[in-house]
Amino acid sequence: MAKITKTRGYPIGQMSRLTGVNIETIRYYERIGILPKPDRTAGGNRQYSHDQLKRLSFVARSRALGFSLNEIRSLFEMVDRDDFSCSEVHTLTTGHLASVRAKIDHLQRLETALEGMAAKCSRGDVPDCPIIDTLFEAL
Amino acid sequence: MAKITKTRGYPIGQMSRLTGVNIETIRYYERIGILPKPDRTAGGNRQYSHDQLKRLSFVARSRALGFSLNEIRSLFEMVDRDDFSCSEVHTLTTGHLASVRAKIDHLQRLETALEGMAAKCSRGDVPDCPIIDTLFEAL
DNA sequence: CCTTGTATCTGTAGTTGCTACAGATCGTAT
DNA sequence: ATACGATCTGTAGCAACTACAGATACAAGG
Repeated sequence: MAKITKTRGYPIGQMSRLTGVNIETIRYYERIGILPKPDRTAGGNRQYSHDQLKRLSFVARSRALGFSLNEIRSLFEMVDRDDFSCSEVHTLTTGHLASVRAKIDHLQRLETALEGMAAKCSRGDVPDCPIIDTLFEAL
Repeated sequence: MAKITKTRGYPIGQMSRLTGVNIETIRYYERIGILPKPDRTAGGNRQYSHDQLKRLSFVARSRALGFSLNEIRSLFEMVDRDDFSCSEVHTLTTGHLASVRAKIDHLQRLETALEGMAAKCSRGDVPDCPIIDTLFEAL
């Protein structure tokens, strides 16, 4: 008879290696409810299932795309409802896209302003700096 | 004889109004040493000089350009040394500019990825979403 | 069985740049 | 004298982690 291979699941270090998520961060995600509490060994070590691995990698991917943890929470809520509609997801995604574009726009303005300041600068050794002057400009 | 107009200086609320910096934030800047401790009235209220007003507005401008508080600290150190060289300031500024550009670059990659995901989405009412699929992609 | 060494555990505090109270006092106009 | 707004201190919260310290757990070798 074949031995029952009671799969022991992944310890946290392996989860970390597989997803690239820091161990402390994985525990953090559990603490704030982004990840469900995993099983424990007799001694108290976490044992993750393959499903939980998929969840963590979902979180990692989403974070890499700039989704906030709250947005990820919403995505999970939709998925877990399991009658979620694609258009809800689309809405959340385009909302996030809009905020990314707003950030780009803001940073590009900063870029222009900084370029202007740096260009005015003679880079000399003298304590008369157009950059500082600009920053100190009268109210 | 003309009355000695002992200039009372600006109370914190006026500093806030003049610079657009929140009162709590002004006190925070003082606490972390970005702004010097102002004089106090007999009763203990802060009284700011015009010089301090200029400093606060310098901070506000710099923050608006995305400089971190530590960068601003460095700028003040240079200015206060009062033999600072313009090229030091230039270096700090272009360093900051580089980090702004890096952020823009990063966000543009996110933008592209998000656009791609959103475009694949049929926006239907069905629970079969290419966005979710992408996020759940196998390791 | 015992030791060694790595992995993991919990709990707490630090990071950045603010913001938001609560409860007390100040300052000024009437 | 009193009312009202402005200010005071001190603490705790936000996002999203990261970094310890000090205590166990677990797996492999002798």
